[in-house]
Amino acid sequence: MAVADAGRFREAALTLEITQQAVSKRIAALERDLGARLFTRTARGALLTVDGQVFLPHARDLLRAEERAAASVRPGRRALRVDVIGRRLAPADLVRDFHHAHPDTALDVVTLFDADTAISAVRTGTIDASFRALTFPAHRLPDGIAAARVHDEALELLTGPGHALAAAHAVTPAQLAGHRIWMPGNVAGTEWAAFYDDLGAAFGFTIEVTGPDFGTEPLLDTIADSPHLATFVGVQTRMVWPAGHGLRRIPLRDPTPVYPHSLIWRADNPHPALAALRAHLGTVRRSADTWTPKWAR
Amino acid sequence: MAVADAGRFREAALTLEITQQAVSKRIAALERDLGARLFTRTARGALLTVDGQVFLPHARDLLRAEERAAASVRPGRRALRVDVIGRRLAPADLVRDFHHAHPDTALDVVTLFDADTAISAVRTGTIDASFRALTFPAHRLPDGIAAARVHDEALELLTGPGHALAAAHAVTPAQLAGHRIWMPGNVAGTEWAAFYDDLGAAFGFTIEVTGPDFGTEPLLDTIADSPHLATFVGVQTRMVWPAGHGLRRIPLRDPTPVYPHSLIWRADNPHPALAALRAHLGTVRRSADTWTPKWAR
DNA sequence: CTCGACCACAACCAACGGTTGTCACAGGCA
DNA sequence: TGCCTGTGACAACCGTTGGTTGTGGTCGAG
Repeated sequence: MAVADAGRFREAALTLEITQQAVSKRIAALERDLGARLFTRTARGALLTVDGQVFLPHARDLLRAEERAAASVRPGRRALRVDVIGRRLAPADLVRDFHHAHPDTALDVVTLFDADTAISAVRTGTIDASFRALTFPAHRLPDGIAAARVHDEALELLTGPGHALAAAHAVTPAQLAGHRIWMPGNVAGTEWAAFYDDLGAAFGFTIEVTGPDFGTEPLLDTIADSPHLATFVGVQTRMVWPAGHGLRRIPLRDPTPVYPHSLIWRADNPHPALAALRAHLGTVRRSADTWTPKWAR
Repeated sequence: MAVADAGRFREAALTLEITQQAVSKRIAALERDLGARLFTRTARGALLTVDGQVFLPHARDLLRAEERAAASVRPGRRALRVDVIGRRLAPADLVRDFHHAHPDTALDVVTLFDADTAISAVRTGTIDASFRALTFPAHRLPDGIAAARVHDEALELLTGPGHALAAAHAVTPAQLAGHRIWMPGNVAGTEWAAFYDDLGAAFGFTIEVTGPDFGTEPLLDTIADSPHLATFVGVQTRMVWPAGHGLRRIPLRDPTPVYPHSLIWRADNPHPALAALRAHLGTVRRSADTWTPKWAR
């Protein structure tokens, strides 16, 4: 880049604060690695070849990417850090929507272990905001931490083609009494576990959260083959389910269980993108005929 | 990336085919350079910290950018290489439009010296297509080279506020007789020079192409201050002119001089993006009351 | 033809990034 | 409790890399 901008090896060496010979060696090594000549050397400087002209913008991209990467962990950074629970749940879509609406706003997305670590990360400023379900009233949040209910995610039943309820157009939670619902993954001790405990207790079915999370594919395989097991998924427009499993998505009604997502942030965080995110999300409009855990009412 | 994927330094070392100690040193050096801890080391592996989670996608971006950069000059590449004459002329906009319509099609844009080198570059396969004005009939192109007239770029007069024609709403080329038109830049010997030679000769004004090109800013400064000099610019919707110069853009009428841009490509080039580009461009519909050089009629 | 500015080549050397060998520490298990 | 295993870190070592200085070849202008 320096040689292309300066037009001369020697002048580039000045700006890089190394010797002309070192520049020569760098360019030679780069050309050797790429297998392409980047400059035509003349007695009055260096001119980009066609390959050089093609390569130059990519080289600039590379340095820009490096700069962004370093800035992402530098204190005093500007990108908004958001904690999103689960990549296949509604908050991931909310963040994508926000990114689509504000493409110039830099976002860094992370996923923390549970709500407690998320809240303390917000408190210390490690992250700027967190999508979580609050399992206690908002006034019991630490001082200076604010929260707003931003999305109620309706749940659907996901079954295999041989499941007893596979043919149903809709199912009520009461109909699930006695059924086995399988939620794999390490949710023990998190707010998800609290949600499922309440849900199962309210309607008399058992939710099994045992077993490690081997990823989404084995889960789907197991569900597809089993006449007894089913699982819950969020009503998502974006998620593309792998075809070929014969899976059924069955709406839940009377009432529809919804998972209450809140956004949590530090009240004194001045980040402009945080204000934009809150404005973009608004607050949830609660719909009738839904069920939420008692701690969310 | 290897450590994050594997979850263990030792396993990452295997995939990288170096020793665990070398991985340790690399991560330590990276953390030192960034000034941030990326992993929390436990007795059963390494877990990403929040900073690590934030940094990881940027690291992946970086390696992707490197891959793209290297691929851009590798023979057997897939990106379409297009030669565009001048970044402030219509072909640049045509390419931008195409990129907007086909955002997934990788494009590399270069600017060659003149039409002859562009044609020979197309012939040898160094580039895939070139936007140029043909100063000779298309049937005199080398064998296997095809061309299509894709855009006629109407010219406007650009003057300073003190210029004799600054107040005019429109100007005919004949009215420019005796005026001085300044086109800086190294256009001597190129198809632009041929165009301007014909244009000046047809209507009796002189076009000065002397002087090196110091960039667009000094050009605009000079034009803005001079009551005698003017220049031509293409009718561009995209170009944002720096404010504060008081510059006037005056349409040319009766007839409007237009610069005839052609796309030149190798007939046997199978690149799918080339077909898409040709389909996107279509062919020019010539409008009445325009002037083109005699070699373009 | 000569001169000056350009870049390349050679020799040298510090420092970087790998290696081997070893250690401290944590968790599982008898 | 104590051993064993697997984790990452540290130390010593060393070849390669990437810089330096010194010099040479080439091209275009005067």
